[in-house]
Amino acid sequence: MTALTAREMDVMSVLWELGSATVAEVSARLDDDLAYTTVLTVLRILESKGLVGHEREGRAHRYHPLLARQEAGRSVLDRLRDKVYSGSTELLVANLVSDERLSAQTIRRLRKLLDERLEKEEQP
Amino acid sequence: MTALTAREMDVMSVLWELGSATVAEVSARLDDDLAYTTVLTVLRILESKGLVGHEREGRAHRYHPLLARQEAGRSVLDRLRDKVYSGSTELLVANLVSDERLSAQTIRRLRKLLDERLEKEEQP
DNA sequence: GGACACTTACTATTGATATAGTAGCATACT
DNA sequence: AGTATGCTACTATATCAATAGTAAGTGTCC
Repeated sequence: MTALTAREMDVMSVLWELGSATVAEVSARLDDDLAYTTVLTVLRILESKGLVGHEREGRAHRYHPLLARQEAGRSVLDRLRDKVYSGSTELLVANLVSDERLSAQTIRRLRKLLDERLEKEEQP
Repeated sequence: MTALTAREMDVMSVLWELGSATVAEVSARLDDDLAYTTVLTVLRILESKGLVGHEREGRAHRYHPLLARQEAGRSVLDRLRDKVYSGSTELLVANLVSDERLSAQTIRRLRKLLDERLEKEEQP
């Protein structure tokens, strides 16, 4: 089970974005202005959970994600589908694309995504 | 901001499913076997957050959701898109439909959903 | 109408989350 | 080589989440 807390997700987000980062780099990218040591603490907690690793770099540590975006995302999506949308992927997607701000172009790209997925289904 | 904790989401899930429910009814539907008073406590917390309401029914209280599934879902989806998928709805959906268990039929229904959304876009 | 069972109200506890300070060490620069 | 600065290690604390017990109230049924 890969339940990230809100703050842990913020930090993982930076690591996914940058590939890897030091405490200072994560700190700089976060929306909120947290104390240096606070960010360090979060990274250590993530490490204790096995979700990030680190290696030495000069006098600092460079952290990198061990949990992939896909895994983290899927666990949230699965739970969301089951608890909020009664297990229905359709309800979930319907809600997702009801967003006014989605452009026609984006919708078309999403449709293409589904078409590709269908092809894969038909020719295994 | 509508951040539900894991347990709160379990409880809301039951209320969305049933429309409204007493403590006993929620309790019976939950996967985990929680103490009656524990469920009551969660409902009270949800009420203090303004996410559920209640009215008297006999000697019990009947709780009903004030927060819609859609709102709850959207806040999670928005955050997920931004933090996990770099703001990309496409990445999110790609991950969603990479699920092997999705049937071709479901995919087709999803595509239809997008088509309908496109039509709405073109004829406002 | 009285007993019973179910319900609420209030309180408590444990553990996790979020945040950060201080001390001390190590590296890079002069 | 000395020193300043940035980094880690350890510790601390307040708040919230999750769970549940006890006591007291109130319908309901016989």
